[in-house]
Amino acid sequence: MHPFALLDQLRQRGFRLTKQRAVILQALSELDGHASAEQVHAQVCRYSPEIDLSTVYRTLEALCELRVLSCADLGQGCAQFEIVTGAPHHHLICQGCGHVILLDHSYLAEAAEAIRRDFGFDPIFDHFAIFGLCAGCRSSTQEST
Amino acid sequence: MHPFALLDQLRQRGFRLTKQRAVILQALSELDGHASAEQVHAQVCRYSPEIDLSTVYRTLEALCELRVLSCADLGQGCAQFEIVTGAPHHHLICQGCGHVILLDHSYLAEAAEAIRRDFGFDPIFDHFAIFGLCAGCRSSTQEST
DNA sequence: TTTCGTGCAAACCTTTTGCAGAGTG
DNA sequence: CACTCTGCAAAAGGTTTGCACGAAA
Repeated sequence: MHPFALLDQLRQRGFRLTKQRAVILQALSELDGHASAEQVHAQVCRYSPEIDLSTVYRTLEALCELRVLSCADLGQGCAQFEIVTGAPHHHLICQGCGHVILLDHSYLAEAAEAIRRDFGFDPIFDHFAIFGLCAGCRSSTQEST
Repeated sequence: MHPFALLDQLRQRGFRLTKQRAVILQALSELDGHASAEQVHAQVCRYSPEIDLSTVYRTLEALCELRVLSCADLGQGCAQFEIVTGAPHHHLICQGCGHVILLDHSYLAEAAEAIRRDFGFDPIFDHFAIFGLCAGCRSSTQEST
């Protein structure tokens, strides 16, 4: 989705259109992937160095509430934000080496359906973090044990 | 598992047995469920008020490495620790009301297997946090929209 | 004009770390 | 005795908040 379309969404939901929000949305669309608040701020500063990190946080929070952004803990000690695309994907995060593998939603679709059916619970499966050990780290762990 | 058995595990893996660790394991077994470091510390202090929070953190970290404990972010801004029982379970966490529903591992077993098969990635599925909206909050959200 | 958003600075809160002394094996 | 662990205190790091000014509707 284009930054402009997102701006429209904001306006329609009663948010004011400010230069800061436009720049932050622009930055998010350019980053095109997960980014921490700090990273978004850095990108924002390329255009408008005066925009404060707290403004970035406040805007990211608002966009998450609107479900324009997803927010996930990918194990890096800070939240990762990403524009919601409608094509959810997930992440396998290796606790050994930190490597991140993208996981197609199809792997979890069935589980999500069962959860919805059995509990009436609607899982937000935009952006899911699954920790574990990748193939490489599994073998090196076995060696050292 | 009994605290004493856990103490044995510690000893066998080269950790020293200290009074503090015994008390912390005792506290964990009494809490019997997720608890934050702060909560563990509070329970610990009933027996030994002199034990420091940093000692609790250091011990919890060690126990997680030994896979005696699981550690999960349940969306409360602090890590939740729990003794690993061998019968993994997961959590559906409602972002509307904060309610937590226990989810049997069977719901995710197939996905875990597929991930293991296709990626060689071994997911740590001890203790999984799935955010979303519970039935109650779904209907109230629809009303307000 | 009213209300919301922003920049700045300071606070917050969980978690981590340096250090000297005490305890374990 | 050697080495690990502990309590204390302070720091770290991401995130949040109070406030007065500025900008949007």
